[in-house]
Amino acid sequence: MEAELSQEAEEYLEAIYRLQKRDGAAKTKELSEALNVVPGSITNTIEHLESHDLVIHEPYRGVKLTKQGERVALDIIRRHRLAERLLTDVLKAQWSSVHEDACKLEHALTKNVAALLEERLGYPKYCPHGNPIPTESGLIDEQPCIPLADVAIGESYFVVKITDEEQKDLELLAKKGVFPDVEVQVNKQDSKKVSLIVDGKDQTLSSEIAAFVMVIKKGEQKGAI
Amino acid sequence: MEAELSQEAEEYLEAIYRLQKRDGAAKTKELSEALNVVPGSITNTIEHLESHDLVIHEPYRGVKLTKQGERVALDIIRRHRLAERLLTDVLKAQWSSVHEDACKLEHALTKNVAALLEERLGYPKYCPHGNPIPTESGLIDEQPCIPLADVAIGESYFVVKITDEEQKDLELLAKKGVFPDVEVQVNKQDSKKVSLIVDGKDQTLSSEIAAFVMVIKKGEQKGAI
DNA sequence: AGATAATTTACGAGATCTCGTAAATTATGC
DNA sequence: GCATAATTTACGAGATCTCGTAAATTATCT
Repeated sequence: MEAELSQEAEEYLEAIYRLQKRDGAAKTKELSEALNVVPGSITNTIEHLESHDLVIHEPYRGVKLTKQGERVALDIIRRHRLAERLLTDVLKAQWSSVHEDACKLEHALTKNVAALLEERLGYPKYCPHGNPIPTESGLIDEQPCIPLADVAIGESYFVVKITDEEQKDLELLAKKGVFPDVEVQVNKQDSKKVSLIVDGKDQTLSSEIAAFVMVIKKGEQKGAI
Repeated sequence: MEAELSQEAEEYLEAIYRLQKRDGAAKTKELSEALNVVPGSITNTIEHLESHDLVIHEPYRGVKLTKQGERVALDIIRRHRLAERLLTDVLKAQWSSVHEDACKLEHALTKNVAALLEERLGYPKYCPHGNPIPTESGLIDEQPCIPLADVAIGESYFVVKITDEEQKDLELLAKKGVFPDVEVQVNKQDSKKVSLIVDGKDQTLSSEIAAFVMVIKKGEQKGAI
């Protein structure tokens, strides 16, 4: 029933989903940067996706997923995040290093295997980076959260998720103890860096990286993982 | 270092390995049947593999893997069989149904993930069908065994492996209790079928299927799984 | 040696994709 | 409006592969 998308096409849909959620629509330049492809090629491939009714392209305004495209994107994201949990929970890989391997695995998980995996993992709600895992029927439960850079000084927050995929960044965060469900407090911040307390220890993050750390105020979070 | 083989090419190498082990070399017609491709196309693709130094093709005599080709083939087989054990041991899938899914997964397992998987599975020696799992360095420990069709009447044997991949055949065998490490005794046989005792029950197998069931005489087997 | 089966050869084609370049067009901000 | 940035358009090309057909060749068996 599903039209056998190429891996590249799947990557496009994943990227579009992410950008659309952030900005309302995926712009050509952003996609170009996310996928490392020149803008002209993006437009070309977008056309191809459009011919399959996966996206709607409004020239100069960006790309949005169709209902069907969102369905496919969520399915890929689901497989990606389940693969990540397989890697961390079962294979005991570091959460900061699983993204790449999951990218390969996601294209090899059939619907059936994904379902078995989900069951075996105990129906996890989140990936190791804190992103929600869509259900088989395409539901996704996004947590409300704000970037660490926009936080009130002195208040306590819980880390919800890390919206970054660079392994070196994630390893840095892992080393400093910053990952989902950890409690943090920001002491002070300027345009360059953020000082915070994590697990009783003082830590510093660059503003760039702090922008990837999404948190929610203590007391407002939903049920844990 | 490895030259990024296509999935098709990997399937060819797998099939060649299997046939070469059975017959000393893989003939075009056998490959044609195993891969469901007309003989002319086989020869073409073989040429391609030969240009990559993965096989040596002696016209009219068959194809053999080069040292390098064998290395690659064993690596694919390793990933395939580890994937099968992931499916059965961790995801609790039926051993008779995992071949197809493993075919997809094998191409997505990086060396690193395969190693983690192997460790997590407890360094299994065999796949669920009883085939040995090559080590990371390319060693494989083939068990001596004979087809159930060639067995002495009345003697006790242990099933070593099932050299068939058709799900419907495997399901039949599973239903009759015939799988690796099971003890069997043949009552009588003719050119059409084999009568045997499995786990105290009388069973019958067609000669065709019995040819896929490899056994070893009781008392001669190596350590179990 | 002759018949049959297996194999190779040679050719083409279709499937796609995926990407880049460079020029033309449109949006945006001052 | 104008300058700049973003985007589209149009074209091509390269990467491969992978496969099938049909005729020619070779092996095999009696």
